[in-house]
Amino acid sequence: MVGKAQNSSNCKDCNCKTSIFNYLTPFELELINHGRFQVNYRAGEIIFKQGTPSPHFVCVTSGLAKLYIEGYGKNLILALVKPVDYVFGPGIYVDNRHHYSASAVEDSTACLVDVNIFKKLIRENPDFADEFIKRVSLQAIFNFEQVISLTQKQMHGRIADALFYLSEKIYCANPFEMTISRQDLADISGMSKESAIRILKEFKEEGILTIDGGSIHITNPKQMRQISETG
Amino acid sequence: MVGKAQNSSNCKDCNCKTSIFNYLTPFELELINHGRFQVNYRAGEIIFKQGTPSPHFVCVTSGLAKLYIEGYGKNLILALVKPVDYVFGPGIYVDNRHHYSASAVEDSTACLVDVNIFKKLIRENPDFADEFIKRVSLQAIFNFEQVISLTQKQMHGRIADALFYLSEKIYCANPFEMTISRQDLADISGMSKESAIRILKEFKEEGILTIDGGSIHITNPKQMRQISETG
DNA sequence: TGTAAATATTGATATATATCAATGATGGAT
DNA sequence: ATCCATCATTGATATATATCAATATTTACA
Repeated sequence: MVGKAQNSSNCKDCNCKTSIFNYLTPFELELINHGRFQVNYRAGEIIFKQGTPSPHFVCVTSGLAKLYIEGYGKNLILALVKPVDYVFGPGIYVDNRHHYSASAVEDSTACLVDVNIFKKLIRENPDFADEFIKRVSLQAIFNFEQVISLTQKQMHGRIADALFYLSEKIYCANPFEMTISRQDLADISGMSKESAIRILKEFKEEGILTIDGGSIHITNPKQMRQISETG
Repeated sequence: MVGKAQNSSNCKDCNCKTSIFNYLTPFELELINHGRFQVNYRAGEIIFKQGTPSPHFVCVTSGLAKLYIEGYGKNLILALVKPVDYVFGPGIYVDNRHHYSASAVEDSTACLVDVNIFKKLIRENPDFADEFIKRVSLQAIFNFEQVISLTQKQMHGRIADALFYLSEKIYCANPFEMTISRQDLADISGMSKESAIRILKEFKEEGILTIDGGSIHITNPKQMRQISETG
């Protein structure tokens, strides 16, 4: 499902553009606009795969995507990416390969931008470079928290962290419609699907949350925070 | 233990300088040289602590340091840093705070460079900036591998990974003198000290390695690789 | 609307790993 | 040399978590 950009004539007017683009001049935005692609993905489709070349910078403009490492028999979801956020793998400055895979969780659209244009702008526009490094740094900090959660907390704490992540960072709502699967929740939390389900059930029984179809409501965020912190 | 730089009169002639400094002009190196500090640390001393301000870029010029996150009751060692490598926490572009702690494992010396000078050079010298981003990217890739090892491998695989890391990346020798403690080994591998010791013992009994005092010899690297890969 | 496929749920069981507790070794300071 | 403190080792036990297997539920699609 590939086609020329449709939902806006160019990057300058695109209200989907990620905020680091605010540091670009109109001329620089035009550079990015030139030759970019907009692509549509159905839920489940792979956007790019770990190990393949990464000639593009990917900006998710609608839907929801997941970034995941394909490990030993199971996946670890590093992050969910919603509009308007972008995916900039570390391979671009190293070996031009993707070091994790990305796929659409919901039907999604993304803009693909030639990575060389991006790198050129990094070199030419220090404000843009600073902002980019800041983004990469924020990602690293987030990863640190994630590693600690995964390696030092027990399952309850990890599920609590994942639910906060979904509620606060991804869906930005408290009763939220969970569009990811239980397997995805498990892959975020580094545990088996069955364990994730069981803990969800316990939280429900303890009155910490309610589940209504695909909708999850954290009714006792304070206690859930407690669970997150005590591991 | 703080004193003005001693082991070289300035950064330009310092044969300890980390390779990204190769992208700097003599004038720029002089900028770094001006006002930098060299500090000596005894084994065990803290170089900087998680949560504190990070006004400096730290370059380890002798000895061995560890970077670790202080988590819930235990530490996770992110990396060991040997000469000549540098420590550049992600907080510098975000909140000017350290997001992990660093301490000297062996008696060590380090050069501290004002972070603002560093950031200024990033803005002014695109080659330097590119190289810096590359380093940050390499670090991110390494972290991904680490997370997968920690979350998806069993203890045997994790200890194997840690031993390869020590042998190949840190001590760069096969019978190597292990200057880190068993607790450190456990903190690298995300397990209890007792478990780390037990696995070391098993490896010894299976003839995969020999331990002679503080020296460890991986006598069957092939089998150890196997263990690393089968988790 | 009905049917197959995918996903979710639950229970029973096996096992990897941590914890606790005790003992042994090692290295520095006096 | 001796003592104390730290570190390493070992064993016994508890427990968190995965795995396996069966069933229920939802979703997609003809």
